[in-house]
Amino acid sequence: MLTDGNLLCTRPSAVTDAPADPGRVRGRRPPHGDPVVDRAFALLAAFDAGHRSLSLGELSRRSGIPTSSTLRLAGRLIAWGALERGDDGRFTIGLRLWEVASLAPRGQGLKQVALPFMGDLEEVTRQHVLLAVREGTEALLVERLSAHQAMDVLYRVGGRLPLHSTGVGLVLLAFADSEFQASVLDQPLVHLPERVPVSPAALRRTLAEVRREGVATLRRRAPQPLVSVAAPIFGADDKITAALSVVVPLENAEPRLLGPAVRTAARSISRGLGARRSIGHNGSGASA
Amino acid sequence: MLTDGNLLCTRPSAVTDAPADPGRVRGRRPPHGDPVVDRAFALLAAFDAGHRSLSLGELSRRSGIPTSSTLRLAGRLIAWGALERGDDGRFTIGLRLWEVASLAPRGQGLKQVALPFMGDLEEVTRQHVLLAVREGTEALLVERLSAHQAMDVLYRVGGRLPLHSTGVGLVLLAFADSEFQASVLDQPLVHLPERVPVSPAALRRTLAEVRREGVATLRRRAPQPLVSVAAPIFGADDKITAALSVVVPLENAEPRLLGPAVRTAARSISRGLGARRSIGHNGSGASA
DNA sequence: AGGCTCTTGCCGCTCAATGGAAGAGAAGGT
DNA sequence: ACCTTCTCTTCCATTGAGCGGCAAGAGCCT
Repeated sequence: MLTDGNLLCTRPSAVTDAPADPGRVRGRRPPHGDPVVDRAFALLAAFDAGHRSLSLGELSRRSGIPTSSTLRLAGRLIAWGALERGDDGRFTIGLRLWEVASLAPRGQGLKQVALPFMGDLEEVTRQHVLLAVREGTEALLVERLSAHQAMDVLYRVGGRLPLHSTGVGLVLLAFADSEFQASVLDQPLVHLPERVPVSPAALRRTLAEVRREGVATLRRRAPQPLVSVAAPIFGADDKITAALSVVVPLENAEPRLLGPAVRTAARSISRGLGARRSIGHNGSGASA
Repeated sequence: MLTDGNLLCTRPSAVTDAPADPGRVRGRRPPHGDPVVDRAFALLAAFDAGHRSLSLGELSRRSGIPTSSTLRLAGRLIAWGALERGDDGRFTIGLRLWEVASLAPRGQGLKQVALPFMGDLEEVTRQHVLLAVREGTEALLVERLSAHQAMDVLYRVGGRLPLHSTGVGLVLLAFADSEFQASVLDQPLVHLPERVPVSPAALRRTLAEVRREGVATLRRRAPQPLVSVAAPIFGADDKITAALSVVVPLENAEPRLLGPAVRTAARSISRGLGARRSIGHNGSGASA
């Protein structure tokens, strides 16, 4: 995709039979890849956690859009406020975009309800408290509270986590509709730090247990030994909306005690979102 | 702007001399207001705090784009993830947009550095802690921590605050470059709840004091009696980047004690952002 | 059943968007 | 001082992507 443009573009040599062409080929509109709007958003998608500011060239290369078009589009985005440009000419994501994006019900809206209860959990556990939702086949970290004396930071707000090897991920997967579960289980999965393959049968058993207990407890040795205890949050439609989790170092962990705390907080948040049924153990959808 | 489209559009009667036109006028492309990209973002801008979910009709009306075009554009935004559509057909801001927007240096990036120090302030004061940046002629609330026992919530994360009648606003204004200050002071300003006009001279004196002390202390009686104590945060370029504030109820407030706490926290955040000079009293820019 | 609003698909007409070329500017090497 | 290389910006002839009125379908309240 990205290189198609170059391949299709007219090379200076031998495109037409005419050996010297005084009438320019300028203005020939090559078949472009995407409609305008998609291109505009391709510019936004060129940014990621490792590239929060990009020069024009970088932006053009990473989005696969010719420089001149990139400049023109970026100009529009800047005029609106979706992008900002520093004195050094580098582009960053604009605050205006952050402003409208903060209206996302599954982002800021969810966070607004959850934050006080997350604060409670943080005060009690003095470690990390995570709030994540499912986005595609991954979990997306919506908020993270971390006490000072907490262990090293693991994930970034706005970052993605695998579904099958994190506490929040397991919860989101366990209570998802069975159709989606099947599609995830069909694909080969590995635990990332060590690249250990995941047995679908074992994962299926784990998910059943998560549904039965209403909590997911996940232990990990690498990179740091830790325990994650996670519980589901249900929305007004009584379907799973998010997952709440506490992450503590393995040594001084008492998962038996953390479970009820996390489940209670998750229940309170569910109630705050308008959930009525299935706040207890029995997950909606996904039987057995 | 919004109605121009209608006015310019061909009315069924008497557009051409031909009295009855069997060949349809369909497909006539009227002169539209805005380029595609701007329209796409106009759709996003149609959402606000009071309208987090919109039907197609509402979206069309609020953005001033004809229904069919709205549907087509919204379809693209949904395909990318900038919008989401519920089972009821209503549109909301999409999580994918929230994800990229969380890369905004002045949003999530700033918050990431500030949050731990804000947590400290919250634990000490047990009230509201605000973090805001300047966006245009207003302040934008980037983060808010509120203890449980805190007074009623005032502002919404992602919401806007006036510069001249809030603690964070005064700080952002006081340390802004003098050119911008002048442009704000030139316009008539009022304190909003009571609509009391603001005297430019008094405001100028206040700003000078804020610069001298390195803190803004603002008392308000309505809607609730409260005190806001705010301090500036400087970035790597040693210019003002954000403002930090504690908001406490007026009765049990001790502003003299809060000042140093807020200033210390703000300084720590400045250092975390890479500021070297002007962490102390003397603001950059804006002399006298 | 009739009227109303909201949503969706259709389609021929244009003009907004296009990307290469060339100019401007900065940085670095010989 | 001169050339090379790189990035950024402006310009413009071409054309297909985007345009919106229309009408049919789907609910929903009289």
